[in-house]
Amino acid sequence: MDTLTALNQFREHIQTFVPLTDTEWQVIVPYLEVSVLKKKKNFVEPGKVCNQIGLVVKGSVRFFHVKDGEEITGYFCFENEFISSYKSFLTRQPAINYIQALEDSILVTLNYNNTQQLYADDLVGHKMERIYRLVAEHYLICYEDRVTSFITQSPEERYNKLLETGGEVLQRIPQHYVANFLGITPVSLSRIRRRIMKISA
Amino acid sequence: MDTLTALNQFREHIQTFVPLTDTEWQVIVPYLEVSVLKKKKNFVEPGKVCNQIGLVVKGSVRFFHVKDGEEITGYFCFENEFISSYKSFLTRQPAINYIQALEDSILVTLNYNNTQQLYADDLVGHKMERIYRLVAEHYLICYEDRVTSFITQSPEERYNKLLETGGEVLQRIPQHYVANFLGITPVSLSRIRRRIMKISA
DNA sequence: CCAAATTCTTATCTTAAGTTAACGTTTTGA
DNA sequence: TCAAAACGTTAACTTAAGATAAGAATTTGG
Repeated sequence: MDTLTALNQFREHIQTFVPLTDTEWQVIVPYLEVSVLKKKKNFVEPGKVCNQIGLVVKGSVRFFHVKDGEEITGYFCFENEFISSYKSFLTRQPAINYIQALEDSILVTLNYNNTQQLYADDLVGHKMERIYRLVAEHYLICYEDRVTSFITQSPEERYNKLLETGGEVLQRIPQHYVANFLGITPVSLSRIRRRIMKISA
Repeated sequence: MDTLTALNQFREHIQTFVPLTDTEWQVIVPYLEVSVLKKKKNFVEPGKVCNQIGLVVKGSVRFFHVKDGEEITGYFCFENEFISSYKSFLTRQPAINYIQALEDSILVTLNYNNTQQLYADDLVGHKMERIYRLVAEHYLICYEDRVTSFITQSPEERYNKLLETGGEVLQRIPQHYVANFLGITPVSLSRIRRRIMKISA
């Protein structure tokens, strides 16, 4: 995928929720960067400030923590999803997590300074605020659902829900990542899967 | 507390993260409403679309779900915090939760239509987008932390962290609400408390 | 002011998840 | 291509949490 295709895909994605004129797009483009993130390479690392918000235009990434030497997966992102260690990006504090490519991936990124400049721009500032308001609101809803599932559902219920709705995650992601995404161990997920198989068999 | 005091407190709070000129404030004020929410009264109910974002200027509220006849508490909000069932507010779908006053409370609210009108206003639209972008980002960070705690910490670790940082919640809130905020049962929290007492004794 | 409801703790029992380890299979990369 | 690493399942054991119930202390509302 070339740079132009990546940028166009970024524009297309933005336009699914905020229309952009060609004039506005021409203002925004110079602030964007296209970058390749090879499998296993980090977009964010603990101890470093996350300086970008990226849109995955190709590939997939995994967000995870390391605790007691163990990797604990928070979530995954696929094509047309924004990634960032938001807390770090927004507060300018060092991140406490990794964001790492699961496959060779292509990202369109906007760094912190450029973001602030675009917010301050007379022509596109209002629209950029809107875009990133909507992005934040979108992920706010995702997290709201996630927290709800943790307090109202058992691990088995969470897995069943994922079976219904999260097809992509389950097909593209190793099971032990899915397990700690669900808040459980791989062993435990394996047991849940067996239980479900027996019921449906 | 009278209406004027409530509105001024709203303005003061907004100005902690976005400055407002008097002119801008005069544009915004007519869209705001001040409302009293008596203890145990609902700000949001399942099945109804949440039509407001509110700022708690006095009192406190509790966000909870009802599952199998049981109330499961998601979180609490105190003075100078925004409340809404964001998913419902943003998507215009019926809410699936309650938001209920824990004490007699006063809220400054902005309803959905007024929010959209303010976003579209030439004078304050840009700033309103910014304000609600920052609000969404703030709560996004809160939820990010919350999810992180669920996947990386045990209930006991979560409670210890709450002891360190969440003084207000622990002083003003019945323990069984805190328990399901932590994702555990009241009985389980009681056991954790005993364990901690023994260690520190 | 007092009865009813709520809250918290404790105990018992049950159930589910964590831990560790072993084993076969698949994937990876040198 | 082939050895090493990663992955998923299973088993045995340990640990912690859920469910239920009872009882004491506190709070609430009429």
